[in-house]
Amino acid sequence: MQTHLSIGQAADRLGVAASALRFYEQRGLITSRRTSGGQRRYARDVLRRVSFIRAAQEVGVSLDEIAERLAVLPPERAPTTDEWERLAADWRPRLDERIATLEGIRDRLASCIGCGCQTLDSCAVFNPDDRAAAAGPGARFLASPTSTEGY
Amino acid sequence: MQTHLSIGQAADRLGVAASALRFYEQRGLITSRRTSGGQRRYARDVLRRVSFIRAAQEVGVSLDEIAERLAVLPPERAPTTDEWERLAADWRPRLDERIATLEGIRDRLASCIGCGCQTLDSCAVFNPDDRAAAAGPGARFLASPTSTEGY
DNA sequence: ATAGAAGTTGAAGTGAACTTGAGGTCAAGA
DNA sequence: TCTTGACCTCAAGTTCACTTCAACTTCTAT
Repeated sequence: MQTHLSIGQAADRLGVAASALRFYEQRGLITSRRTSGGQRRYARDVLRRVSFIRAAQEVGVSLDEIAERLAVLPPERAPTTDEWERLAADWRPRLDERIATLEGIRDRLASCIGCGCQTLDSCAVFNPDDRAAAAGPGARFLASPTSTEGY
Repeated sequence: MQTHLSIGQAADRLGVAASALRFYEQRGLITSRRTSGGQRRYARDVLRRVSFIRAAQEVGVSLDEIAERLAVLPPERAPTTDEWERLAADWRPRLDERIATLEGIRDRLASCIGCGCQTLDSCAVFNPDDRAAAAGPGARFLASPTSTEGY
């Protein structure tokens, strides 16, 4: 059984394009050895790294940030479980936050549909917490005390 | 109290840039009336539309798709609650799916940290369902039966 | 009446994450 | 050995969602 993977093999296994792997390498997210002829050969380690990268991306972490964190991993030795754990833990709050935001939208959506929302100005669906909070002191969208039936 | 909002007022309330509102209008996501001098004046309706747009974006819907769905709303009359509900319902599955994906990542992360993951090739954290499923018949990443301690 | 803040347009620029293309090289099986 | 599919590099192109710019014009408060 082979210890190393060609770019095509790695791409197939990971379900990503070979060009993406080259791009990740260029960005310093992954590394490879080369054959005498110059072709890339990946240690199996790369499968984990790329999977980790994609998971982090799902959570909303940018490649720059991922690269920054992955940089703390030992360059030559394959990372230990501990090291992976630490990395994963780093984005846990982000992940939780993201889930909370989406659940917020879902819940508000449900409650809105349930309640009929005669006065949608006060409907939370249309006033996501984050945006209202970021907008400064006082809720922006909710600020209007006017009746808005029909809107 | 004013019935219409200038672009700056709308932008302030929504917490988005005025340029974004112009962009949305150009893309057909929102509409405006004009003053005799050519300045935009928004019906309060726009607040709801933009909030809806941002919520949909959070769920991962592209502006093109949002525009497509918003196009079913009556052009001149402000949408009814029913109409908003239908729109919201459309993306409910997407929202649920997105939440499920992130919860999957979170759970697998937790279980991985808990279990120690000696053989990370079989660790679900690094084998998100969607990707493995999309990759064709049989799990890709999990396919390897080899021992990979240290990776 | 006037100053200055806010608004207008169309075109070009930005950044993120890749993909595509051209022109050429490598590697593995028959 | 030969063929052919996989791989190489580097630069340029793509999509998405906006933002920025320049050169005005309009609105509003005093």
